[in-house]
Amino acid sequence: MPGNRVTMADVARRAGVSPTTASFALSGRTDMRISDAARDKVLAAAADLGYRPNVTARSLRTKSSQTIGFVSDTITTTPFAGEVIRGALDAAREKDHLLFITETGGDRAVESGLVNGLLDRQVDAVIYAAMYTHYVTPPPELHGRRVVLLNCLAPGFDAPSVIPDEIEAGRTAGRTLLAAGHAGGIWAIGGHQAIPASPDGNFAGLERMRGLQEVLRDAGGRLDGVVECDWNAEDGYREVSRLLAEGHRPRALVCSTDRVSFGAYQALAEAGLSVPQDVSIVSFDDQDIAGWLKPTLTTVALPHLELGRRAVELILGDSPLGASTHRVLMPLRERASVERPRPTD
Amino acid sequence: MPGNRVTMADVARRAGVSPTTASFALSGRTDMRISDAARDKVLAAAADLGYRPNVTARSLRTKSSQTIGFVSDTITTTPFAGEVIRGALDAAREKDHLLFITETGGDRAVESGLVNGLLDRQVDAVIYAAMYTHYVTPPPELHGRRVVLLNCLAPGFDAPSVIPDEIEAGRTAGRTLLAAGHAGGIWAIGGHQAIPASPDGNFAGLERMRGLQEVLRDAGGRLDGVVECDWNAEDGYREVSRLLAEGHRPRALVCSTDRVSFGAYQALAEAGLSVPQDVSIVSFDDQDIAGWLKPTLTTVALPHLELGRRAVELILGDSPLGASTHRVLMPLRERASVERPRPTD
DNA sequence: CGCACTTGCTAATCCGATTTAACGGAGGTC
DNA sequence: GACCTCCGTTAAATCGGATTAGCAAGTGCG
Repeated sequence: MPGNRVTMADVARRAGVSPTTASFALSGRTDMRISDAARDKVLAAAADLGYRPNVTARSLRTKSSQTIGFVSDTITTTPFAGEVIRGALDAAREKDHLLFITETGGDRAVESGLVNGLLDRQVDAVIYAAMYTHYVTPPPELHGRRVVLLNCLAPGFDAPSVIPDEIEAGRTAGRTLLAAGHAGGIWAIGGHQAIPASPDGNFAGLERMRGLQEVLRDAGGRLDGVVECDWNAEDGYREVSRLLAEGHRPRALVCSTDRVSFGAYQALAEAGLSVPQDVSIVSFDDQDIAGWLKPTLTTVALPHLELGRRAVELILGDSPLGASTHRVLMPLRERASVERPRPTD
Repeated sequence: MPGNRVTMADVARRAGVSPTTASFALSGRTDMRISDAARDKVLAAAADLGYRPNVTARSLRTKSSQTIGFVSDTITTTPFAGEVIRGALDAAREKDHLLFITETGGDRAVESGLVNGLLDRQVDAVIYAAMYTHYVTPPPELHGRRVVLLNCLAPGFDAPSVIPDEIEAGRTAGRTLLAAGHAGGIWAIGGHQAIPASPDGNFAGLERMRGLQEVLRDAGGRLDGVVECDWNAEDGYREVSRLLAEGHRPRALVCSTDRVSFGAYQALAEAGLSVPQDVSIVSFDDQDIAGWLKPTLTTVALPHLELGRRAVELILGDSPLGASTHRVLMPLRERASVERPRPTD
């Protein structure tokens, strides 16, 4: 039984002024002249009564709801999703905005329904997010609206994208191995593929490999091979096992995800090879397991919190949102899986 | 440049009727008499124009926004959070509701601010959720409102709770071992503690242990010991290593979480013991790693998706929400870590 | 002193729906 | 024919704010 909400009319009555004056005093607009005395009376009355403006009523008139829509494919399912959302939530809260979170499951009809639901509620802007970095085509309902693309790209769609800087991440992985003295015997596990794989390879995969090879080449090192496989533990295990069975003896592995690394650890352990003495491993993502593995895994972290935060900051900024790409740096988490290679036997 | 939205006035004009008639025709109310002809005209006009009602305007009048607030402590951080939210999202979508997701970080002031933000936007109801099952005191702003407690309990607060059925989960774990022929040499790793630990133990811990012991006792089996430790990989590894070092030779382990199991696997492998031939393991939670471990881990799953779904279904149901507790069953995921014990040497 | 201009405030509208009260015409009754 | 009752429909009020137009009192200036 929450007593009836205090309205602006109540505040005005108590302050002995008109609702108009109360409105101006409360919104603090300077273009309309309100005496200090009147303003103080209104503010005092509002404080006394514990007045809080009804955002719904305000939205109806101003068309702005202090609300952002977040539309994603299956992002809440991924292990990192929480971080993206948390970053977005934090940034939104700092500016008194709330987030509608929705998930389409990749279904266009559902997506359309949800976007309309958001629009029906007069959201000020929409963040269109994807689980893994790839190309998307946002629904027509979003054309001409204030939109930021999160972890995805849409050429021809006039909105900025916020994505992880995968090229630089690849460079970071390469530099990490170089700094430890690795120059050869390096294999990449996972390569360009991902789940779900796209015919022309995966954005993250392509860029990571590019950055990695660029850095190795420039330093006179080399990548002995790239093993293409899905980015999960099962494939990591299978492919590394096969690599060893075929007689290869890698000194360092660059695994596409921590899950692949997990599989690699299992395969190496089975073969009696130890990390990092026999084989160094550098990985990407920084999932929780990276810290649980023995030895702990050195990995280039996906900056999920920062991605979410940046998207919201961008969308709540004053500048108009044109097409542009914002790359967020992927920080290296140095742990225990990279070591100087033993002198070749 | 989204053209101006179609309003009900537009629809009425096109159908050649008054806005009132349009409203009644569209809302399909039977208590006000509208001729079939008029109704058809309105519906046709609405379809032609692609009319969608402005939920904000409607909310102002009806006080109902077809919107639910979701307030959690740090739920988006946990690995399962996504599932809870997804369950809630799905159930909400089925009834054309949208969810405001918020996270307080455990800060009362922030919590209060967010709840007020939700109330300012006229949410119809609020789901108050916790990362791990425990006792909470919802903020005063929520008193008297339509609230469902998710994964938490608040004695004295007049609202239903939806929590995992941890007692039954403990029984399930016990029965799984009994069914495989284990009757002794069973140790529980993790016990009653959790992160963050509360002085009187952890709800899930207490109930799981209770269910486990009840089932073992009734079957004439026994629990050789309960090792109390935090519910993470590090502690699991340390405590199982210690157990073995002290000369104990468990035949089965009941680990409080998959993370603890992960640590246990590491410790057992180090000691040259194999799962499940030497030691069977049954666990709780069903995180992703449960399927990546070798052998894959048999575990009693936290029903996160179902928890989220049930909370929303309850909140959108017609029945008044009194204090009550809804326990959601935790299903067993049978995998490869439980096996019949070898005959004692 | 009279006119223009500023200052400080308020009455009246508007936003886009829902909902209440009432109205005109058809049909029935006596 | 006067009076009533249904029916189908609509004008008008309402929700809680924001905004526009305008009004009265005070000030400046010639």
